Amino acid sequence: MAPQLLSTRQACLPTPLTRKLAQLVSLTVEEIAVLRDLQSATRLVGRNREIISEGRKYDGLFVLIEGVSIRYRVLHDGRRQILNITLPGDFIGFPGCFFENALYSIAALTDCVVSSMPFAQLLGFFETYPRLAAAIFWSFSCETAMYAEHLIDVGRRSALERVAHFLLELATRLQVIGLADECSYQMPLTQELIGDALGLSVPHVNRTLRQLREENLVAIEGQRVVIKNVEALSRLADFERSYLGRFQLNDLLAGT
Amino acid sequence: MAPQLLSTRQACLPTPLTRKLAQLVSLTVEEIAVLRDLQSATRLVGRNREIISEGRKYDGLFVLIEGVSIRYRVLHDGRRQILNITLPGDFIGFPGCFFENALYSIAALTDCVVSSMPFAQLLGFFETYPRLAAAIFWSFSCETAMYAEHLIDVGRRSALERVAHFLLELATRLQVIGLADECSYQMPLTQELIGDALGLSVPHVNRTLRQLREENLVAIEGQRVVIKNVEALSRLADFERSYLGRFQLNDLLAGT
DNA sequence: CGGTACATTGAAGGGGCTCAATCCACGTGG
DNA sequence: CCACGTGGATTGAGCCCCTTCAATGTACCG
Repeated sequence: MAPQLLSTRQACLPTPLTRKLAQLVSLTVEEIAVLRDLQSATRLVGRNREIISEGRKYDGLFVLIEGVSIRYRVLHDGRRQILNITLPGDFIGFPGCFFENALYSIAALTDCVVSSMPFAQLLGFFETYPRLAAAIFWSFSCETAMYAEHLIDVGRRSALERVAHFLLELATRLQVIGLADECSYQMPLTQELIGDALGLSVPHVNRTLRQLREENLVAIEGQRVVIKNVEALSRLADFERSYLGRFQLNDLLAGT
Repeated sequence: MAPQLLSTRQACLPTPLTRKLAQLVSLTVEEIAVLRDLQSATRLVGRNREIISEGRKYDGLFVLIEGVSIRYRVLHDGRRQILNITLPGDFIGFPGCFFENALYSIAALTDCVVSSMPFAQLLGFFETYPRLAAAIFWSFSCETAMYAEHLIDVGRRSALERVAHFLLELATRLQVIGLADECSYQMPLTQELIGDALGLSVPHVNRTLRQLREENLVAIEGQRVVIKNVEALSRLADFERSYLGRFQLNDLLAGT
């Protein structure tokens, strides 16, 4: 699945996290070094293993360096809702880990490389590297905004709009970290996972994708998704990418 | 609507926000004073007026002192999704206000008293009052967790489970700020608003409420909701209140 | 070559929607 | 004091989107 997401990266290259944060605040050499150190102690998590288990206690966050994971909850009768898809450069553990017992589980969809970040270190950042801290804080805000968008998805959008919105959001997020080109990418999820993320059944995800294909909005060749008409698709989905970028604290921190 | 939510409060009494945060970290006299100052510059917002308008730019957050407001988005064709219900003591503006243009609108459902809190002040807190800052940060985490819970609601729960979960969450939140007793409270929303929050139509909200009444799980007399069987209702809704409390950073900050 | 994981398609049913009417409480002005 | 308007709750009928269940196809892998 999505083999190029797993391609080996040199430790000296900018990590996805650095890329993301550097778009917000122009990082100093020192800050970049701090970020690199932060991500040096990595751990491998095999495909389908849990990175965080609901109900357990954690003393830190993780940063996903490589791979794809999902945050989810399963109800008592087995229904599952995927809350978010975690891509390289994303934090793993917000907000559930701040609670006494983790609220949600996070599982690796592919083999993953993660680095951990103790809470104490995070708190220390607010004093020593306020600009980094703010950027991290932005990252959390962004994640919350995605939840809100997903809420609109499942609450008020039809299956067609939902899937369209999902494909566009994923495209944008993958582009930010350099894992997608202008209008195509490898889909890291199966149709079952897409269904669990969007509150749809597998057959209906399938039919909906077909409809998008028939209307010539997207093309799907194997795992590869090609968005053939970004304009029309965005209109259909009511997609407005601003919730994935454009932080304003940037200005405030300029003088720090 | 919910007249007692609007009852006049003396400035010297603990505000809802103080109450909420004090449950997390035992606040010092100084910190309480800071919180009080923070909320001293208040503004009145009339019923049905917008507190925050989507697309506009803001340089601060607000704290809701009194009243009820909703965060929402309306799609191009008029469908509306309510993302969250803001109760006294809640912050208004996270996460949308951190973006260059506010992502969502926030409207006062009742006459509201709000106080504003410039970003600069918020950032300053991380240096001067780290424990307060952490408590505020917790508040954001809690809000994100609520989004996640709502996502599970609309994604994977039936209408009956959804409404049950909604009633329980509201009860718990109102209890925290002293606006609900053990098992009853004034419902601040109309059925139309409940529908827009849960992704249901008005008639179906009505039918669902009736069903809950017929099954003797809740009683509704006018605006007053009485939860007659918390146990059974919680089981039905898969409700687990831990996402509304129990922050663990508390320990970390004990020595600060 | 059989097994597993996933995609695809069909048929039938139901949960929730739309549309529409009615009811009720309340406030307001003649 | 009553007629009327308004906002909200309630109820019914018909329908459609999406689900469930089930079968089939297909690629890959040990």
